[in-house]
Amino acid sequence: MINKFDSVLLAQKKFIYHYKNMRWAKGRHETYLCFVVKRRVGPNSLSFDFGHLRNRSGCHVELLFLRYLEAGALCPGLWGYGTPDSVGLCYSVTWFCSWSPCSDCSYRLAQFLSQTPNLRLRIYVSRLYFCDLEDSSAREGLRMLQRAGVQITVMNYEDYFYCWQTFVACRQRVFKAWDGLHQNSVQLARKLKDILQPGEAEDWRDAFELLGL
DNA sequence: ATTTTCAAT
Repeated sequence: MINKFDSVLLAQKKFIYHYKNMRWAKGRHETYLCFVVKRRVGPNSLSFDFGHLRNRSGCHVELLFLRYLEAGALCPGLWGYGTPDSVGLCYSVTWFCSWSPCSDCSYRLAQFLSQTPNLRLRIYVSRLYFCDLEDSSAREGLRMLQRAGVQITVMNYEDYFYCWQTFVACRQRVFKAWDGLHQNSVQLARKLKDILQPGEAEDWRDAFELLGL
């Protein structure tokens, strides 16, 4: 279960470098995905697996995660075949990604999830990937994911703190926020809200138009 | 004001 990942825990410097939520995140030509898998059988919900992944050789990290799922590695019995025990088996996956998914990954994730109603996915993101233009396909992809039942959230201080405790070789060192963490998170959360509630933004545009602004 | 982005050299 462990060998397929780089290592179980992420180095402190790596975590900070890749998850820093500054607006100009120069040179981050890698994306990290920290995940927790929980498994529910009947009334019992238990943490089942956790770890982190990094994109590899032209494959976005989300698709790598999907590959593991399809291989039955992370959520065994997800499709109900296999043992009789797997009937009524539910998984919930929470992941924390340094970038939000691109449009293609969003599309493929949504497609995958439509075939696995017993899998719940929650996505936390540190930065928004190619979401500056209002009509960007990445934005549309995020809305598609939302329609597919995925909860998408911008990471805040508590989320970074949790990740530090859970996925990083922190050696009991307490997570120390970088400059602007909170401010950037608030700003990105506002932006994501605009992306996921396009109706409201349009209403504003209409209002401005009516006022001749 | 402008800067970047799951690289490509």
